[in-house]
Amino acid sequence: MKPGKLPLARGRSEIDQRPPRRPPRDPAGSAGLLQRCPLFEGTAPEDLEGLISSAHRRTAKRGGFFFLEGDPPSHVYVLVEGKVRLVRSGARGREVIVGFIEPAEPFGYVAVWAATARRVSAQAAQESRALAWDAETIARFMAQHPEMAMRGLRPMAERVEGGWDRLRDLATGRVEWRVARVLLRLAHLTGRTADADSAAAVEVREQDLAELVGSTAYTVSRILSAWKRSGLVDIRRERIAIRNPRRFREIAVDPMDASP
Amino acid sequence: MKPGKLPLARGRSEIDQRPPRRPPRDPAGSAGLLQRCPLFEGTAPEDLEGLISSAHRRTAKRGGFFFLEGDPPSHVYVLVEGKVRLVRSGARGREVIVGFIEPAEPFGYVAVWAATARRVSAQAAQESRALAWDAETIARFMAQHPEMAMRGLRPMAERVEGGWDRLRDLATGRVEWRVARVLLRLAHLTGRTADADSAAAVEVREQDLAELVGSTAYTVSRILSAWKRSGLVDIRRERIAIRNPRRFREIAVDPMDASP
DNA sequence: CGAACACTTGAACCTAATCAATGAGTGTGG
DNA sequence: CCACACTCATTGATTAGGTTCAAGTGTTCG
Repeated sequence: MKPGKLPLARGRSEIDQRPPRRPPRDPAGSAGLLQRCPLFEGTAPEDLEGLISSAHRRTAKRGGFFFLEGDPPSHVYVLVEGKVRLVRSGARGREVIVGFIEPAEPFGYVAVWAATARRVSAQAAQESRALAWDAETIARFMAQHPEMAMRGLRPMAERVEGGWDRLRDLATGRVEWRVARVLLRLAHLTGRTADADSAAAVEVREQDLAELVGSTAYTVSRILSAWKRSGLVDIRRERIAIRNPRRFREIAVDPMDASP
Repeated sequence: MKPGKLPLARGRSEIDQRPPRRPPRDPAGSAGLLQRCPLFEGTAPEDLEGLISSAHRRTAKRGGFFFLEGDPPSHVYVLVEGKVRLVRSGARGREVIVGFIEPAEPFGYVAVWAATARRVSAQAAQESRALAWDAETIARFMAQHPEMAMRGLRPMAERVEGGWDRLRDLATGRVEWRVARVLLRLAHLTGRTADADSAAAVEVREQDLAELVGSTAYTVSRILSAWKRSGLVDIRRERIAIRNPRRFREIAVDPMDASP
C-alpha cells in the first residue's frame, strides 16, 4: 500500500517538455495565478497578498509525490507550474487516474473538507511547483471570509458532476469510445468554446490514458495504432495529435444523444 | 433523450414493501427529519420552522420522477419517505444508477450549486414523499446563514470521494467483486460501525444492482445464483439476504489492502 | 553506450455481454 | 377467484471485446 512501491514509481528525470517552452513565472505572478483559481477568484487583492505570504513553496520532480494515498490531509495546494496526476491504487495492482491538475488549479482540498484520509496520491507528471497552505491556515481564512465557502461549493458540485460523467462512461461505453472522449477532454476540445476543426495535441503517456479510461496500455496502443493507420491521429512518444477533430467527435459522441 | 422513453419507465403500481412496514411519519416529525439531514444539522430550531413552512410537498409513485435529466435545476429536495434512484442514461441504451436516496437524505442540490442542467433523473424506487424548496429560497436562506455553506462543503467533499471510490471499483475490479462491494454498502455493512457477523438484507432489483456496478442483469443473476448455491446468500424477489457477512467480506476486500 | 522508459504486436485465453427461451411472483380485471 | 398481464429472475449457448503473456522496437537521458 506504500505508494513508494507503486509499479510506476519511475525515474526522477528532468523536465520533459517538447513544444512551447513556457518561461518560469515571476514570483509576483502568483497573485494573477490565484485570481484565475476558482477557489479564490473574487477575493480582494489585499487578502490575496496575505494568502501568498503565508504559503509554502513545494516542488516535485517527475514521478515525485506532493502527498500520498492514506496520508492525513495536512495541506491544500495550488499548482503553479507543471502537471500533477491524482492517482488512486485499485484492485489487482492497477491504478486509476482521477484527474490531471494544470497550473492555477487547486488540488488536495477535497480530503481537507471531508476530513478523511487522502483517497488519492498527487504525483508530478512533469517537474512541478505548487503553493501549499496548512489546513488550519485555510480554515482560519475561510472562517474570516465565509463568502469563500459559498464560492467553494460550486467547483465542488462541478467535480461531483464530472465524476458522474466518468462513472457513466466507464459503466456503459466501450474502451475505444472512452479513449476518444478522454482525448477530446484532455485536448480541451470539448464544450462550446472549442474550435470545431482545428487540430490539437495532447501530451500524455498511453499508460496514463489507460489509467484514465480503466483499461490497459496494450489495448490503448492497439486503438491508437488503428486510428493512426486511418489517418485520424499522429502518434509520437507521449504526444497524440488529433488531425481530424470532426471525425474524432463522431467516435466520441453518445449514440443516445443522436437519436431524436 | 426524454426519460419518458427510458426502457424502464415502468408501472405505477402501489407500494411494494415486504417486511417492516414503517408507520407514516407525522408532519411534526419534519423537524427531526431535517435535523438528521447533513445539509441542515446544526441549524437553529426557529430557522428549521421557517424552512419547513416554506417547503413544498412532492410525491411520486413507484417509477415516477421528481426531476429528469436535462431539466433546469429548479428545486432542492429532502426525502421524507420511500426510496429514490438517481439514475443517468448512458451509452448503448444502458443506464447507470448514481446512488440511492433514503429518508432524511437531501437530493437534487448538486445541479443547483453547479448551476448546470440536471445530469441525473430522480426516480422513485418505491412510492415516495419529499420536501422541496425552490432554488431561490435556498439561495436566500444560505445568504442569511453563511455557516450553512461551510457545513455544506463537507457532505459535498464526501460525495466527491465516494465518486472516486466507485470509479476505482469500476475501473479495476471484476463484476463479482463489484457486486459484493455494492451489496455490503447497500446493507450498511461497511465501515467500522457495522456488525461483523450479523446477517442483513437488502431490498433491490437485480437490474438495479447491474446498473449500480455497470454490468447486466444476466451477469448479476449468475453471480447471485452461484452465491446462493454455496449458501452465501438467500435470494427472493427484490430481496437479497447476506447469510455470512464474514465470508462475504472476503470476496469484497481489496486484494491490495491485504498484501503487506 | 547502456539503462530505463515508452510503445507495438501477435497469440492464447477468458470474462462478461448478448441472444433466446422459460419460469416464478405479483397485481389487475372480468 | 381465476386468468391474464407484467415485471423480475434464471439458465444455456454463443461470441465479442479486452486482458494477459511474451517478445520485441524505438527514444531519451545520464
